[in-house]
Amino acid sequence: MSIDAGSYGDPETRSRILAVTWDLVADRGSSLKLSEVAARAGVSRQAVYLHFGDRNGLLLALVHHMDETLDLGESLAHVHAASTGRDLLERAMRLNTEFWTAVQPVAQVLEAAQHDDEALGAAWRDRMKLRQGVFAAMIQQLADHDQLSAQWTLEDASALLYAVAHFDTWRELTHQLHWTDDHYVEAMTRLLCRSLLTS
Amino acid sequence: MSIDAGSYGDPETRSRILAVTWDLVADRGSSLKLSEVAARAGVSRQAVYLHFGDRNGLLLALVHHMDETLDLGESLAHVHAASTGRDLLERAMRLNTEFWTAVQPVAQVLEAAQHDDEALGAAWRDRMKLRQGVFAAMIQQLADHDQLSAQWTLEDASALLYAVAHFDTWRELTHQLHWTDDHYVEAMTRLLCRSLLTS
DNA sequence: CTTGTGCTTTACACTGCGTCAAGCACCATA
DNA sequence: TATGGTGCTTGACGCAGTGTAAAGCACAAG
Repeated sequence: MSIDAGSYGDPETRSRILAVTWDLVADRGSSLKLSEVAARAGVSRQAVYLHFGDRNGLLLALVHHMDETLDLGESLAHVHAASTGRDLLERAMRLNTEFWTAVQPVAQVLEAAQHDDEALGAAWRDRMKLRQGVFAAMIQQLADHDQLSAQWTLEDASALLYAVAHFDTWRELTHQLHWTDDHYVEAMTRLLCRSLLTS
Repeated sequence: MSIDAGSYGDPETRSRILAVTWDLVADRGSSLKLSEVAARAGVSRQAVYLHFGDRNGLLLALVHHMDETLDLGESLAHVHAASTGRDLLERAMRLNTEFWTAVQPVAQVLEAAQHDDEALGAAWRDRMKLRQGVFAAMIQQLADHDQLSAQWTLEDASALLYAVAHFDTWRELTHQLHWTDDHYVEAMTRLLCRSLLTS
């Protein structure tokens, strides 16, 4: 069903199941089994169905659970408190690498699941819309301080920043090419400064 | 099994199955059913097993099939024939958008399947290694003509170019934000020129 | 007219998903 | 101390999709 977004049962049990799901998605990927989730959470398989309806309901709840768990408000405030354009971009890339470290395994599963379940796809795209907004605000901040190169419109600059900071770029550099997080932050910051900021 | 990389049966049937698989992966994603592949290819479900061993064997064969079908040699020659650094990058981004248009749906499924099947993951990473080599050659060409900014090492520049040109960036811009291919090429070229080339 | 190849047909075991119904433990409250 | 509700368990079942096995059929080559 997965219409049942309302919560059932003990919230403690619920969030324990979600935490276990997060872990399991991280190292099993899309081949996540509900029986395994239940076993690791120390509940019966049916408890999972009682709480989340079905497999996609569980993943959908996981998206919301990540929102609450991560709570990016404070981190974003720190990014926006940057004084220079370079500092802003560097802080953004630093937060970006932390964000994807936590979220990337789930992101990959969700993007793959968009074909099957419309609600799941919509939930994920919503989160990404928020992300776009965050990056758009950064570009606006740069423009307000006359640090955005005149070559770019606000729209193009924020779209590019959003897209280039997406998880594939991060994953290829840090996981496939074995860059450190610092190396990622430094190189991306340089790339973005040179292309987006006034020289 | 999927050890059976050797070909079985009529090559025409084989490539017909692969073509159908490619199509189906493109619009069904990872929820591809072998019975559907068989039906669309006009063969029995068992014929698919005879040819490819199992589901992952089919996907593995698809990777090789894409290599042969795409045949990027000529396109790459055209990219490298560019006279200026800007032209080189623009031609690369133009080819990039064509490449991902064809390959992206399969890429997404394969990246998700890496968890399940080691051979599949290895095959895909091999292809991406080739891609890295291609971009490294471009950076080398820029360096040879003194057009690469001194701010970058060859390694960092080619890794960044590779990663930024990866499919997520392309997909977010063209599919989620509805950029045209031309817009993608133009914006990415500008971004890369400003950050990689000598000013 | 035999043999091998390429494929079909039917059948079956297995796994994971989703559902159902009964029941149990542990509260509250009357 | 009985009553009812909540949160979960237990065991069973139907279903879909994967993968395997065995028999058979059409057709071509010797």
